[in-house]
Amino acid sequence: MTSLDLFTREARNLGKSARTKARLMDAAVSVFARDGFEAASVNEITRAAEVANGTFYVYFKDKDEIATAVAYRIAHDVVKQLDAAMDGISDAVERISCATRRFLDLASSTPQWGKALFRAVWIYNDLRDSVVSYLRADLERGVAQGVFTVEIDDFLISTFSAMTMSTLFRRLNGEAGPDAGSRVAQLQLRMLGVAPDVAKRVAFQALEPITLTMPVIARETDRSKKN
Amino acid sequence: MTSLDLFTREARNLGKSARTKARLMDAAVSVFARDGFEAASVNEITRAAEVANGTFYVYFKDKDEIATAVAYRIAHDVVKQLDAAMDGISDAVERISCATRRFLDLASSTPQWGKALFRAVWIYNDLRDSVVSYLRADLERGVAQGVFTVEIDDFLISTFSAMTMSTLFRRLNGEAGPDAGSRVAQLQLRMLGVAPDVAKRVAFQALEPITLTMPVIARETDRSKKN
DNA sequence: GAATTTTATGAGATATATGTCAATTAACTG
DNA sequence: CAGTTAATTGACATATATCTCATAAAATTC
Repeated sequence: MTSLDLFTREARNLGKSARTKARLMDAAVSVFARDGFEAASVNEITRAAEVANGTFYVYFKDKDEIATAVAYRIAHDVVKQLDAAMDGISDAVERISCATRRFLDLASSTPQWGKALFRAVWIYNDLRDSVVSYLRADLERGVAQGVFTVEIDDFLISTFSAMTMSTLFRRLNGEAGPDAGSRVAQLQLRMLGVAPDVAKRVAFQALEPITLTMPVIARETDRSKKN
Repeated sequence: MTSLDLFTREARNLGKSARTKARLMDAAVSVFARDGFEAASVNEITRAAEVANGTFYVYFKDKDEIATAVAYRIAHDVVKQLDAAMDGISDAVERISCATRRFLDLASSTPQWGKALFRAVWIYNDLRDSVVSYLRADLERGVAQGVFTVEIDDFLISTFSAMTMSTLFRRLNGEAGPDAGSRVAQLQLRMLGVAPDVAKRVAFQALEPITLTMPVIARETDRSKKN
C-alpha cells in the first residue's frame, strides 16, 4: 500500500507537490490497468493514491489530462530503454527482431504498465508515432542492406506494429507464453522478405540476458478503504 | 430518422415486439459505433431507437446483453456473406487473400457495422473464434497444398487476424484507402511463406465485382430530441 | 514562532446513468 | 366492440461521477 511506484520513486527528492502528482500518476496506471481507461474514475484514482478527491483537480484538469501525462511518460521510458538495449546492433534483421522481442519482454514484465501502454497506443496517435519512430529507421536500413523486400510506408509500419501490439495483448492476457516475442518476430521477418530459415534463426537466437525494467512494485488493491 | 436499418427491416413482418427489439438493436449499433461501447448508455440507445427508457429493459437485461445480441448477429451475417463470396474457390492462396479482402470491403462499406464489429471482436473471444473459424481450415488447406510453410496454431491465427483487424481499424478511420485489403493480404501471404511475386499477383488480382452488403441506411443523430 | 505561502481536504452542487414499476396505451380475440 | 392480453411509458428511487471552493493543515520564510 505504501510501497513506492515508479513515478513516486523518481519524485522522492523533489518537492511535495511533485510527489503528490507522481502518486496520482502511479495510481492512474494501476487503475487504468485494472479497470480500463473508460471505466476508471477520478474517485478510484484518488482512492488508490490515498489522497482526497479534490487533490486530483489541483494537478490535473480531468481524467484525459492525467492519462496523457502517464502515457507520454511511459512511452518515453520505453523508447529510452529500447534504445539502450539495441546499442551496438547494426544488422537490420537483428535490430528489428530485437526491438520486437525486447519491447514485449519489457511491457509484459510489468503488466500494469504494459496494459496502460497498450490502451494508450490506441488513443494517442502521436504517442504511437513516437514509440515506433525508431522502427521506420530500422526498416529502411534493412531495405538499404537489401534484406527487406517491401516498400516501407505508413501502412507497413502500422501493420507491423499491430502484430507486435496484438502479441502484447495476448501476452498480458495469458494467451501467449514467453516465446511469443520470438514467434511474432519470426513472422514479421518473413513478411519483410527475410528467408524463412534466417527469420527463424534470428528470431529465436538467445538475447543478451540483460533485463529491462520498469520497477513497479505491485500495489495491492483495496476497494474497501473509505475515502 | 424513420428509415429502416437492417435488423428493423428483417423484422418488419414479425410481431410488434420483434420489431421493437430490432429497433433497439439497430440503435445500439449506431450508438456503439458513434460513442464506443463503454461510453454508450442505455438512455442514448433508447433515444436513438425513439422508445422510452423503460422499453429497453423489457427486451434486454442491460447494455452487455444487447451488445452480445448485436455482436453475434453481425458476426453471423459476416460469416454467411463471406462463405457465399468464397464459394467455388479452391486454391488456398486465393481463398486466404479473398477472405481478407472481402471481409475488409464488407466491414468498411458500412462503417457503423464495421466499428461495432471491430469493438465486439476485442470483447467476445468466442465471437472472434467464430469469425475466424473458416480461417483455420483455409490455412491448413494451404499447408496441405504445400504453399504455406508455417505452423498453423492459435498464435499464428491471432497474429493473422490482428493484421486484418488493424487494417479495418485504419480503413474505418480514413488512414488507409481502398487498396488496404490487397496490401495486407499481400503481407499475410508473404508471412505464410508464399513467394513475394505470387503474393503480390494474387493479392492485387481483380475480385469478382459482386458487392457484399449490410444494407444499413444512415440514421442521422439528433441528440437534441427530448425523451 | 509568527506570518505567509503552498498544499490538501471533503462536503456539496450539479449532472447523468441504471433499473423498477404502477399506470397507460395499443393490439388482438371471440 | 367489450374484454383480455401484450407492449409501452416515464416518473422515480438509487447510485455514482465530476468539479468547485471555502476551509484547514502543512511547509516555508523571515
